[in-house]
Amino acid sequence: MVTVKDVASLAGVSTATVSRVLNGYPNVSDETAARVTRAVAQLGYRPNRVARSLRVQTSQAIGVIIPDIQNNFFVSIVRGIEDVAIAHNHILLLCNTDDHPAREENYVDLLLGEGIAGLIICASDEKQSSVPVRRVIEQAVPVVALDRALSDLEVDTVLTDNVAASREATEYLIARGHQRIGVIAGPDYLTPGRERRQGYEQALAAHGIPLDPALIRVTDFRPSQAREEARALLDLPKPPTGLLVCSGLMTVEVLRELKVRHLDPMRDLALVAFDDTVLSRCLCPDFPLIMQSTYELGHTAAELLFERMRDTEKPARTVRFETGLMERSELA
Amino acid sequence: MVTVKDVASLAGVSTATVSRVLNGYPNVSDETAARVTRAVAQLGYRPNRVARSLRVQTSQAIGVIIPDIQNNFFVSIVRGIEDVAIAHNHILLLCNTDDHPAREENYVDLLLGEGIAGLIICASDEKQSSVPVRRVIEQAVPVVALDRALSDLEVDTVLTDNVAASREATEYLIARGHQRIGVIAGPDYLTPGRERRQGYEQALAAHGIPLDPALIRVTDFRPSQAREEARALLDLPKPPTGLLVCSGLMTVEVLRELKVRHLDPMRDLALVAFDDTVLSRCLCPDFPLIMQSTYELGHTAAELLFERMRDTEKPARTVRFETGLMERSELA
DNA sequence: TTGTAAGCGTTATCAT
DNA sequence: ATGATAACGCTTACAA
Repeated sequence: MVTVKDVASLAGVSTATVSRVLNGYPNVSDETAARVTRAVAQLGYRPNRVARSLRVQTSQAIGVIIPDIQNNFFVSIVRGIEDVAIAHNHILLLCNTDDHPAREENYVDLLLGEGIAGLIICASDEKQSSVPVRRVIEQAVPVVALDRALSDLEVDTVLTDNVAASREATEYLIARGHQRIGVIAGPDYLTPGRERRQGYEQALAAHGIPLDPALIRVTDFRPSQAREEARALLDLPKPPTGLLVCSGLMTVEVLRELKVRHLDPMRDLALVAFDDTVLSRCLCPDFPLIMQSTYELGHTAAELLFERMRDTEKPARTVRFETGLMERSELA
Repeated sequence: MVTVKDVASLAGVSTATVSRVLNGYPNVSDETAARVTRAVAQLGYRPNRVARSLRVQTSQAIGVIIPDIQNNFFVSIVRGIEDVAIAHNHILLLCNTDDHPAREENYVDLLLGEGIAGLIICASDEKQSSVPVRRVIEQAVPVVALDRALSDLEVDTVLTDNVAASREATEYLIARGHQRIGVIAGPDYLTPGRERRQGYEQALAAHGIPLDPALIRVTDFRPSQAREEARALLDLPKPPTGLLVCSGLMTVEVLRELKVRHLDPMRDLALVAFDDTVLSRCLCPDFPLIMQSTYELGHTAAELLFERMRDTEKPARTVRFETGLMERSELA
């Protein structure tokens, strides 16, 4: 293995000078800099990032924690993060939690041990996740909460404007004459779960439609549960005429249940749903979908993170991304 | 930050003893071991993996290089790798190359700098990728080639049995009376590209069907190119009556082209294709697909890697995974 | 502008 | 069974 020492010898300078050249310090004469650069090339020197990390007490890796690597929503986010990271010569430590707080906590500790320069986390539980993340903050490692906020923590946060999205979707249904509108929402302990239900409720309230608890179904975002709630709603004595489904994976199950019952997602039950997934678009090409800017969510989160690394002081920011309602697909 | 030193002080022992306890060395008295364990818990000590990595000259991270993080095929592989890695207390450095050898080479150097314990790579080019990977091997870092072999390199390799899969698929068409069978294959510089074309050719030869160069279309696996080749095949004076498409993403484009021309992928042109992707299943639910064991590919690659870390000596192995032909879907 | 040397937190060698 | 100490490769005061 080639080290700074070898480069220093060949260039006839000290290791300190080599380091200065490598890290672009200004106070090096052009002539020595050139000699060092030549030696680096000649030896094929590659810096040992581990040694550097130990010395400066932070690595050039950023931790990324997501609940589901198989879910395209999060993968697209990761793609956005990666582009920013690589531009800063940083690398991604990717952690998949399956929404298990325990697995998440384990990963946080591993990442801390790796001396990550920063953490981007799509938390599995606003409150529970705060516990390990607080340890990260105590180590002065910058954190960005992504898609899901963290309770009682002063961190930069990147979210979708869930309330507005949900309100808009609900009003879309109201404008088409629906009064009995159901919602399959996510859990209260996750930002998108809670806020999307709020948006739904706000829309009804704004139009003087009373809330009917039987129409509000709270799940933990798991598809199987969505299926059950869809059944329950459809089996109601007076089933809803409109339905808002609050995540892409859940939407697929709802569409399946409708198919089994030979119900059309537009005529028999006016459906509006979050997220553009291939499968839901396939099952029904033309119902309105709430589009999130997934790549941009990741990209922005990463940019906030790198800004934060430069300046620890400024107050934490929250960025909200607007959504769009897309009525038709162009699948085929 | 809590260090071994702090633990040592509290337990009234030396750092050496703490390290011994932490790493499960046998020659420590039960009594001192207990004291150390208590001190660790009391202080909430977490080992600094960076310092450890520098000292032992290898980290507990494994590098994973894939061409396309948005492609479910590779994501499923990563999932398989992750489960094995976490079971060994290792973490994943995930690198997405977009099939650019330059980007890949850059990542390899970064990973080397991180002192990875091993590398699993789905190469962007059998020959070109060998160049940076050879540097990895020279550093005595174990490598597993996954889905795509590496030229002139003695490394453990995990592949799909592409030739058999392709032969089987082609024979499926022959058995149904087709004589003019087209193939949209991948590039020769990638194992699945080359081998799948070979399987196709073997099947034709075995049945005395002469090769028609006009029916053999070699792409670089990009969907847009697949679309063009599909058009060219369909526009032939005597178009094929059967078609083998050698990747999931390409299949989607072929199906789209068929749709535009109002051709049925089963009646008008007997289609067989690699990979079960949601979208292709949506566009046509019932044509035969060649199924690969993606999760198992990743899982096995990771297991080979960890075995290799334990034993550098034994000869490199190549594992081939069989495929299955699935004729119907259960999407809805 | 450049060099010397300390030290980051571990592990492992060599004593005891 | 345990302790003292060197070393891993780098960066950064501090000195010159």
